[in-house]
Amino acid sequence: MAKDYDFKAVEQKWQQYWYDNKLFEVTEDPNQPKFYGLIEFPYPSGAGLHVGHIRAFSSMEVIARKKRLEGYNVLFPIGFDAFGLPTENFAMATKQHPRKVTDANIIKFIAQLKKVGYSFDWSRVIDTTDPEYYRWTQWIFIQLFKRGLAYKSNTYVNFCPNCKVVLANEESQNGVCDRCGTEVIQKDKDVWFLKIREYAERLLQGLDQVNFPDKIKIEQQNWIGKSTGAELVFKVKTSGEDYPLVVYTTRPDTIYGVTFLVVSPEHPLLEQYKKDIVNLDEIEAYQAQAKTKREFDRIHMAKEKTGVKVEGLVAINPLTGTEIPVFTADYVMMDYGTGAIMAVPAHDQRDWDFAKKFELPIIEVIAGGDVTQEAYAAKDGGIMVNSPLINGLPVQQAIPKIIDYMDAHNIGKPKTDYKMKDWAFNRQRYWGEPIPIINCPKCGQVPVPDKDLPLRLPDLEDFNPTDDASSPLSKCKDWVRTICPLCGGPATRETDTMPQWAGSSWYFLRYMSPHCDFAPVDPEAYKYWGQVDWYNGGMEHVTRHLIYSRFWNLFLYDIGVVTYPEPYKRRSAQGLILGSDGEKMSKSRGNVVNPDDVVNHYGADVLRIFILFIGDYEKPAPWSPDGIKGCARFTAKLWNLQDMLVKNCDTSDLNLDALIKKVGDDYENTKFNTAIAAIMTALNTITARGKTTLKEVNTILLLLNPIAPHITSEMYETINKGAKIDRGRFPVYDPEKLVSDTVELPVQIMGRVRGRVQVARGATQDEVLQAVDTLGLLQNITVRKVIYVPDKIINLVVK
RNA sequence: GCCGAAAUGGUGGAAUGGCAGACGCGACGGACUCAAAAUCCGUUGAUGGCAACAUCGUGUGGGUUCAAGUCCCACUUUCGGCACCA
Repeated sequence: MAKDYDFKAVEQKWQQYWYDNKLFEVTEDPNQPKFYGLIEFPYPSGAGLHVGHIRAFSSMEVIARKKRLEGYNVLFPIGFDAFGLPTENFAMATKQHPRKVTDANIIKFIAQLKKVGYSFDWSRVIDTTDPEYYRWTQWIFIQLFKRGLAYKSNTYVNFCPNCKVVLANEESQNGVCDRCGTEVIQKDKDVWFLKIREYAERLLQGLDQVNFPDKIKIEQQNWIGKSTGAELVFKVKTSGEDYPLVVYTTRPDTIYGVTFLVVSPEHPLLEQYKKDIVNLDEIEAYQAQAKTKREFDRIHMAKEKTGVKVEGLVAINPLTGTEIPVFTADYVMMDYGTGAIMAVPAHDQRDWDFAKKFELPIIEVIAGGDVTQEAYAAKDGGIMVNSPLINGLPVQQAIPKIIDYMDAHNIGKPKTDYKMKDWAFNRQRYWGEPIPIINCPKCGQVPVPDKDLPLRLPDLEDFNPTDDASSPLSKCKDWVRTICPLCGGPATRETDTMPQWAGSSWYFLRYMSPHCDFAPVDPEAYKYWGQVDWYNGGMEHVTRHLIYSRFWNLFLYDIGVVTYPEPYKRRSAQGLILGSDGEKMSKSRGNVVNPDDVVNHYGADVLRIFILFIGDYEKPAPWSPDGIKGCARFTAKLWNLQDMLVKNCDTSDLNLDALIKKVGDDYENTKFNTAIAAIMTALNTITARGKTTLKEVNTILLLLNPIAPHITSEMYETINKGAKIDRGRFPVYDPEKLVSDTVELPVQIMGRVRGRVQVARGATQDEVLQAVDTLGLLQNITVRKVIYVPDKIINLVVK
């Protein structure tokens, strides 16, 4: 009898063996096929590892171990995305330096990860806050700057009055700060932007080249938000020359239905022709009101339209020559399209609402709706009316025809637009990469020369944010004062830092050569590792990190640093792990499960098995304290196989080849739950039989090894006289043996199962019918029709 | 409002259009035990029946099909994402 399974001793033994012998450390080897598996590197918060991390990392862990057993040279790295607000806030609260906090947290994370037995290459750990790392983050920024893709501009930004920091749109969704939940206000500020819009089309097209789930592609497509339409020019009559007011529309076919124009309150027309505006006081009051209105309100007060007629300015419909009034209203946004629209109340609900409120005419130009009741969009199937050039045409034909006409007559041209905005790329915080730009009164913005990189964060005593929304770095006068690298004159440093998304936008490249000191990535290493073969992470990063990093990679492709335009070949996403109450895990709900407790109580293998067994990997799943017991029983049962070994026994009740195929395929398709279930079933079969062979046990150990490496390594060593599992091979199945010679065929009568027959695989219909006859089901019944699906089912349709 | 995902026993969840409920948990019964825990064996969708078996059953209502959890149409609810995007 084998001793009871002592998971503590066994897990410690194997972790020591793996890590001391550096078994997961890899180097480029052209003679071996490579596999690069990537997980989203964690933010090393003070709370430590979360069971959500375990679920997120376990898929690639299984794949990485499986690929090694299949003979691949596997790069499976880990690192830390360590810049950011939580650390800085924690550091301020506890009066420590963020550097100290970060280092302590990273040490804690590494210890926790090792206790779970992850097969990371520990020689490649990266930390985005390490100057040797952010040196290259800064270098990439400078390359963007040199090519005009980083620019400073004065705009309204989302500002969190609590965190005292400018937020990206992505960080202030629903008008509240992502971090602290405080309502965001609009603030006028100079900010750095990256021109991600210039890459919008290529980021969209690139999705065709990659293996991402449709759900992710659709989210990215929606985020990029491509729309096609036209820009049309309406002449606005002024005291001087006519002002060409450009509007953007996706529905140029409705041009005959335009009854007014609306410009955004920030539109330059209002500033430029102040003197022509009769009701300037009213307009300026409205502008002031719109400015203070938070974006949140503009969205949620959507129902009630507000606006002011611009008295003194009149526009001309370029097609009909009709004079139409101009309004300003905050339902038109300055940062989408041209900040001006042609309003077609009959066929756009927002314009309809506005027209009703201001008693403006509504002209129907597409038949089919009742435009006195509501707007009728009629994208498909509507027929144009009241539109001389396109009357009688369906909308889909009217659009190209009218664009052609307008193009030919110089009043409009086709235009594509994107919802995605440029990426606001700075924060007024201490714990981030300093933006490596020097402001020189003579030379303007000058990048820090390469030889001076990294531009280190100065060691500040007081890194609290300032109340006026400028960076804490501005308080460090000695650091700010510098000389211009171009003219040698006095100059000042940029004091803002980069957003947290910066470091994570290229880390997958750094892993390939983490210590390279002459480039972000060593071309030789890149040549071998190339694209990430498989990247797993959370759905919450699909529209931010995943787009940003695709953008940076594409840029690096353009400047010749990398050779693949798309960084990730395949992407998968784990579902959220919920508390046992079915709610999102959070401290305030008190439903957080600490993986350390599970490891201490049940062992790492049980934790790893359970987190993957819990349900469909891609869907959210609640943690179950009871469910984990079943996985502990499973490992105990597995351990007992050692006592059932015999030289020879009848194993015909278990098709090992089918099991190998099932488990292997399931791993590749992230169906870990059904893979484990299949192994459990096999184990139940063997346990019921009471005897097993070395071949069976070895197969099961190798199949399960990627999920539960400790217990399987130990058993494998014991039963194979000291042989190590890591030099084994993932089992291969014989396709010939996947199916048995006979099948049990359900016999249906009128779609209901009434019996079953044993027949040879591939039996003919007549053979099956003969077998069915012996069941005696067909007395007093006339068979009208037979549906026979070989090896599946036979269904008899009777009178 | 728009886009996406989902709804299956007491419960977490399985099912290329072909035997619904694999696997796990829980519950019930039994074995072992002085007893309990642990472990092992058995039962476990509902209803009727001593039983073989029958009928019903995958959110709701229709439909396609020899056959529907799966496909189509119309809804309901839940969860994600986007949102005055012209």
